[in-house]
Amino acid sequence: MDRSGGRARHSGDLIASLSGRSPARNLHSDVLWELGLAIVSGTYEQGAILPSDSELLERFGVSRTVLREALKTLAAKGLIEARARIGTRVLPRNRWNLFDADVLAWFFELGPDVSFLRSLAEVRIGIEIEAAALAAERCGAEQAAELIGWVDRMAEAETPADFARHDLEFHRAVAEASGNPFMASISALVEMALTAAFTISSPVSDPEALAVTVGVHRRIAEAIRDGDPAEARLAMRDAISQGFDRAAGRMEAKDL
Amino acid sequence: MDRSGGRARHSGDLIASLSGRSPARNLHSDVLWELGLAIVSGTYEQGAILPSDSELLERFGVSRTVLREALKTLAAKGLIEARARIGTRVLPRNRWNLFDADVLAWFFELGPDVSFLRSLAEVRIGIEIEAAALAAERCGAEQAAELIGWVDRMAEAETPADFARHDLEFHRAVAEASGNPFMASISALVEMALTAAFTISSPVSDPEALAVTVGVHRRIAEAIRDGDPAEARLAMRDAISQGFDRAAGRMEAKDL
DNA sequence: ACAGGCGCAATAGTATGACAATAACACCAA
DNA sequence: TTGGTGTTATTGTCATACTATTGCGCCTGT
Repeated sequence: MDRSGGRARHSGDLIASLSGRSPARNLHSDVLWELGLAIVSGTYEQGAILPSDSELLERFGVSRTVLREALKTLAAKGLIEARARIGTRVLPRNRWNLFDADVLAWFFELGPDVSFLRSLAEVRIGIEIEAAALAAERCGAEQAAELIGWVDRMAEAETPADFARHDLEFHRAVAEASGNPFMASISALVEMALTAAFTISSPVSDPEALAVTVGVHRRIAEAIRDGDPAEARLAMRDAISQGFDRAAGRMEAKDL
Repeated sequence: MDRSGGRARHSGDLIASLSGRSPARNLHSDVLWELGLAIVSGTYEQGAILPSDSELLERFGVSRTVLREALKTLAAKGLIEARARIGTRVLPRNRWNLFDADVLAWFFELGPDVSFLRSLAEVRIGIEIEAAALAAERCGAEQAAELIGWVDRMAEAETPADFARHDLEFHRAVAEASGNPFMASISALVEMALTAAFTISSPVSDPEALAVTVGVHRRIAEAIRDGDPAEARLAMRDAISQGFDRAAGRMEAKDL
């Protein structure tokens, strides 16, 4: 029961540090991440039965309390379902809550492939285009000014991390300006996508790419300020697909 | 400690029954729903500290295990965060996972107002429009045929519940045909919206409204079959906003 | 009077072992 | 074959004790 060793922080910390969130590091969270990763990675496939309580207890060397709380957390995210006499079953993927920050993080731990990033970009396009259009119709002058402010800070960012942070704040502000609480709820998703883009290739290092990225974001902010939903939609679509293209291009280049 | 009385099933069962899901009814789930509702309804507002473990224990008359598992579940959905010496704090709304089936259900328990339904319709438009467009570009003949099949079944539905069920299956099939796992993940959200629409006013009772609803769904299916993303987008937007308009109109009429 | 460290105490986290409820499966009887 | 019935493995619940964390106040030293 060596509990002192092997407590290395999981590599999702890069993501956590970007968002400023510091997830409490306790036993429960260790077990949660290990099981969550195992499920998402397919070690236990959909419909399969997890090892029973007693077996997992032995494997992790924790108390039943800790194990069960970890399992409850996984159940809350839609990954598993426990039934008496049957065991704990891994639910089909379409029941998983992919908009959950942890679940997304586990996907990223496996090394996000291009198709996953594409899916991410597609949902973002769907939601954020609509958010931008709504913001253009509804938001006030002060919110519009805030948007411009974040774009300015993006332009002046000196490190890739700063750039990503301001980029994220911009998208969060757009979601908030839309006045729709659901839009704000996907910030975890945006965060992942931006973290991936920032990890793979940040435009900060390339002045030309930086100008393009800042430019398209400025288009969004100005369209919203001017109350032009159609232009806001177009610009937002460009911003997201451009970011995806850069990351995807870089990934494929690396593979060859 | 009267645990035998008052175990009436929560009214979210209507929703559960539509989806065929039968949530395990246990103590943990009772506590979860009561606390979840209290938080969503604002009994405990954002940033507030929940009563301490011992106080809640007394209130619910359950064991610490049950209470803590319920709290862990709420934490997993982003509603609360526990910190030693501080207590358990209700997180700000933008940290809540609004795409979670339970959280949505709690919102509905409070009697969904028009603005909530509007927000729901807006996200649906964002995501499902994109899903329809992707389906038009990617899906095969057999999937297209399945879509048509669901439309046919909608047209022949005899009860409002059947109609809603087939409607839901149609939207699920579109999401699946998009090939994007995130699209399928919002079925809980679609389910809520359709349940609301079906509860408030089903087109089944009105032959003319039925024809319109079926017609617009057929437009979606055919556009996807014909590989026409632009038309699929338009039709999907019509379908969702039309459903919202009918429900909203009915609600306002009832209020007067 | 003020700054800084240091310990108290309140709260959540963890451990353990026992018992209750559930339900798939095998068995038995009609 | 069928239908009910008991067995048993698995999760669900309980009670209690102990540990770890950390905000807050005290207390000391300057």
